[in-house]
Amino acid sequence: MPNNQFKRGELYSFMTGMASTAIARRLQKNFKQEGIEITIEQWSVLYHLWKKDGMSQQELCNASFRDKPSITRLVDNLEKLKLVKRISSSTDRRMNMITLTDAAKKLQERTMVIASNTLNEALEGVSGNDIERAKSVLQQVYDNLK
Amino acid sequence: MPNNQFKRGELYSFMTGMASTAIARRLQKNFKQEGIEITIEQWSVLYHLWKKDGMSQQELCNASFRDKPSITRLVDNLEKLKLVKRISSSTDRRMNMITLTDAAKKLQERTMVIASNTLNEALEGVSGNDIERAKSVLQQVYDNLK
DNA sequence: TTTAATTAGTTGCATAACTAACTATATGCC
DNA sequence: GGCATATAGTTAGTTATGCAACTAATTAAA
Repeated sequence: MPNNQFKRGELYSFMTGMASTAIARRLQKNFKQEGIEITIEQWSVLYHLWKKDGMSQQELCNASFRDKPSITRLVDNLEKLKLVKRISSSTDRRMNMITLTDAAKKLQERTMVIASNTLNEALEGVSGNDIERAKSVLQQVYDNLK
Repeated sequence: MPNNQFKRGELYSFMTGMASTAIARRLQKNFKQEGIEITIEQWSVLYHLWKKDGMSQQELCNASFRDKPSITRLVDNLEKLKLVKRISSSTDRRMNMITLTDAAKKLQERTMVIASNTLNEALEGVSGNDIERAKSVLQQVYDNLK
């Protein structure tokens, strides 16, 4: 039944997009409510830097699944906000090490709490088992296409 | 274990975004390879019109989970491409009925085949049962946040 | 060693998103 | 009828994405 097969997949792709859009919008809204004036895209870059400060832009591309121009401009804007600094590498002058400022470090705790609460809102009523299975499906989709 | 709870959710939100981005990119790439020069966002609007021609812009907002300005510009661009026309309603002059042109109707068959193939690529190796369960999780997330 | 190929990052252009403010039409209420 | 309110759609400004073309620095090869 190829037609029915498609209908399942079709709905799946729309649902994936709508769920991720819904999560993003809610997270942005919750940031704003707490007086945090950064975009979720900027936050996602900071998120990777909190895990490993001083990543190169290329490393940020890989970690955040974005292309180089996107990272260039996100880093531009984060620099304007005085949340990161570009420090050019001494061993390879093509590379920038992106480093967090103190202001950015102070954001970590507050924003992680907001993100945690937002995800609890999103996953309300979903069992841990179902979350795990959904995650592995999403991972498989990503692996199939990346 | 609230920390562990968060880690699951955290990964989940990233995976949702990455999977939906990956699907979108692949679909766009496959369109281009077949010589179809529309964006996936434009395609998604056409998709709803193929199901019900003559929707108002507000109806398109609801169906495609976008806000009004987004639909205004998508319809602008689709009109430039001569794929839709705005026809103002005779009963309510605030409303536009968005109607498909013949060129748009011709795109339906080809693009649906490409979309179907793309989703088969995306869901390769995922069982029908897992797709259903993942879909219901995504639906729940959407319902929780919309 | 000097030329070719690769890698890191930037810039330009088009499209799309969100927010807020706006116009125009329609509806409800007194 | 006339005023307040709600609804449909548009416009403006900022941010972000994708793609292609570009510069500068590094590495590999002839």
